[in-house]
Amino acid sequence: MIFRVAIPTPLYRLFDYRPPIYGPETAQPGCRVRVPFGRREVIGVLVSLETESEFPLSKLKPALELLDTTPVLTQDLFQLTSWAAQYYQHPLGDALQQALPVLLRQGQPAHFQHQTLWRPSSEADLNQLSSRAERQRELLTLLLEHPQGISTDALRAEGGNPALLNTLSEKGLAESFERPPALPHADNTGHELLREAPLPLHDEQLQAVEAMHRAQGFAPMLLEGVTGSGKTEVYLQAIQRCIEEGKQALVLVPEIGLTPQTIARFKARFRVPVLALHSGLTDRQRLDAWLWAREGSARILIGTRSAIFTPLKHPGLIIVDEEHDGSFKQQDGFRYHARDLAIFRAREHGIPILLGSATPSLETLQNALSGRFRHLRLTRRAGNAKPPRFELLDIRQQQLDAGLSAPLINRIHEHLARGTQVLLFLNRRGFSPALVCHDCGTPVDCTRCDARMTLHRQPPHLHCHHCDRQTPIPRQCAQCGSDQLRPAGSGTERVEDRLAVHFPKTPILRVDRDSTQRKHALERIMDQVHQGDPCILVGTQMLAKGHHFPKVTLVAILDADAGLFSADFRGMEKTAQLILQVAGRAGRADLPGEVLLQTFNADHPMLNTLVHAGYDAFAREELQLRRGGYLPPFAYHTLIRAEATRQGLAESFLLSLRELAAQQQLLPDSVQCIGPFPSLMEKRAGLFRAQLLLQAGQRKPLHQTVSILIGLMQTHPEARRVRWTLDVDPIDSY
DNA sequence: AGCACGCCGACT
DNA sequence: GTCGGCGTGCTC
Repeated sequence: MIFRVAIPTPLYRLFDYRPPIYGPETAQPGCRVRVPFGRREVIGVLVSLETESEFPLSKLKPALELLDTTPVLTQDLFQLTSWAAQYYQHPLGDALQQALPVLLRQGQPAHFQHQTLWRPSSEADLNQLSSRAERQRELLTLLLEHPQGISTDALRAEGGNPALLNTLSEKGLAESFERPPALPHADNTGHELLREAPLPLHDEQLQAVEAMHRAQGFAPMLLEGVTGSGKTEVYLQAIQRCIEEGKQALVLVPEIGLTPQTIARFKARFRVPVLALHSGLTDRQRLDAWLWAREGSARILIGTRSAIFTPLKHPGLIIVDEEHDGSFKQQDGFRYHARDLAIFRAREHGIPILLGSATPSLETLQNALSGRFRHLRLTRRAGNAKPPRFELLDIRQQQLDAGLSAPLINRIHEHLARGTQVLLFLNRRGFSPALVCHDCGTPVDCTRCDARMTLHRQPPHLHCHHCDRQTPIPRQCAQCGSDQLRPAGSGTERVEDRLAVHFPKTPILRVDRDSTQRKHALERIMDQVHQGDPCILVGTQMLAKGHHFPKVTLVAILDADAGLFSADFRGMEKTAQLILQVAGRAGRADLPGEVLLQTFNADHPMLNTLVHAGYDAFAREELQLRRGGYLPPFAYHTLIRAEATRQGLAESFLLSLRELAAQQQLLPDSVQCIGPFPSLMEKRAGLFRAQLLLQAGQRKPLHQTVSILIGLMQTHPEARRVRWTLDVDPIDSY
């Protein structure tokens, strides 16, 4: 018997071992093994049991220990991960590793950590204690209040002295016992599954919920619903049916979407255990959640990207909320897309999957339009809420004050005077995106990136947003020595400053990464907004997601042109999604909302389609352009990126790769090779970057070609000086 | 990726 | 004389 093991290493192969001395008969694929690897010991995952090896048998090392008697990667997760490793052309060992919770990667047993609790023994009686043993008496009294058991920490918190527990125990009055941790939010007080009644549905919601309930087996569906149309209620009622059938639901949300409000909404509806896999959990809490999901006791799991690897005993439904969100794609290492893995997983389990968005990705929309996905729509807002009115504010010929035009300032006055709130969106934090010499025009650049340093005033410093380098503000221009360095352009800090001048009596609340760094800062701002008094919110995309502002009646996008002429072919799609996401914050209650877009391109056709005809019309036009340009979703992309410490190295490496492949006739006609080109920002964090794009109409030849190129790169002598990475289905091309 | 081996420059 | 720079090679 030979163990074939996937090792967490960037190598595209598996390693064979002789079985460990102890317990090899229980070995199954998906179990972890501790093995010697080079001069160290690592945790690998058993992939298969073989009878022979291509490696000389005499040189095989024995595995040291089988860590699991049942697979930690159940068959479905093992399949999902190996498929993903193949699809994204990532080494299997590393992919499998990433599919496991941190503690399991480190070799910890896949068990709950039992906690020690104390309870009174059956003979416990206060009268058996001498009246002088006052501290013991207090402690026993506490224990008697917790007959089901209490931890030493909890005892201490209630004023007991845990040091005396042993004394009580010796007297036979108290005893300790071990218990697995209690599943949070487990409420067994009734047989009802629901804590609160479902909301009444409007007809479109009803159709969507019924479609979900009728679904048999694998059924991918796009739920396209404008902001405020009640997508979440559709999720909740789809989950309800899944829970009633005794199954589990997995809900994936974007990184910023996993707010306490979202979690609270699920917990408020269901009496079954709801677990949120958020970034605040400790490794131990994550493992516990993973175990509860695996044993089937956690019924609803809400998590971000990596939650797609959560084991489920009774999978019933997968929901991907805001499916267009870029945070579902991992941006380094194992570059998987959780939405696409979710679709694979749903097919594997034979269960429905619901992809929800107000602004679906063109990939998903095309799948819906072509009939591969069922297309469910919610076109109306729930209740009386009216859709906001859009207006393009032409700012050619206008004087701008820190990015604010006079008509906009007037409009802000009008809304504040009505006693409502205003939201200004600017996707640029800091005071000013550049500091420029007024005499010679030279900007202050980052020394490690091809980028301007951003000026911050709170506190005063320069900050590169690409590599995080921070420097004091120089007094003189490095080029000409002039002391006339001035901020050019405006970020949220500067807008906040100017607003304070224009609206001295109105609270200005800035929401960006800098203003919300301190703990609870965001909470405090949100509390103030929800008080409902007039105020002006200024912020970056932090404002666009997850939060609802019922009293905001004016949303202004200060720079609607940002991203309009992006070099990335997805720029327009991303801009549209962001604009609508921000716009969705306005007028949610019975107050009519207004969305103002400041632009130098008021005639821009796509911008007009978007704001006057809506996202669907925009998306159809954009899809036509993509079809004509032979771009995704009508073609498939794989990007090979390279970076090196010296300029030109990355590009010449990729060029030689391309030439080598061409020479050996390894590039079929069905695969186009575009580039190599230096990256849009060639230098970043001190590294010079370049990329080679491979494009094809079919996945298969593209995949095969990339596999071959990986082989070439691995043996390429120049690869010593160059770091290369692969991105299958990249979502941004810089 | 780690980790060790190995062969050349500035230090106690 | 050694410490340590990073080029090279290997991991069952």
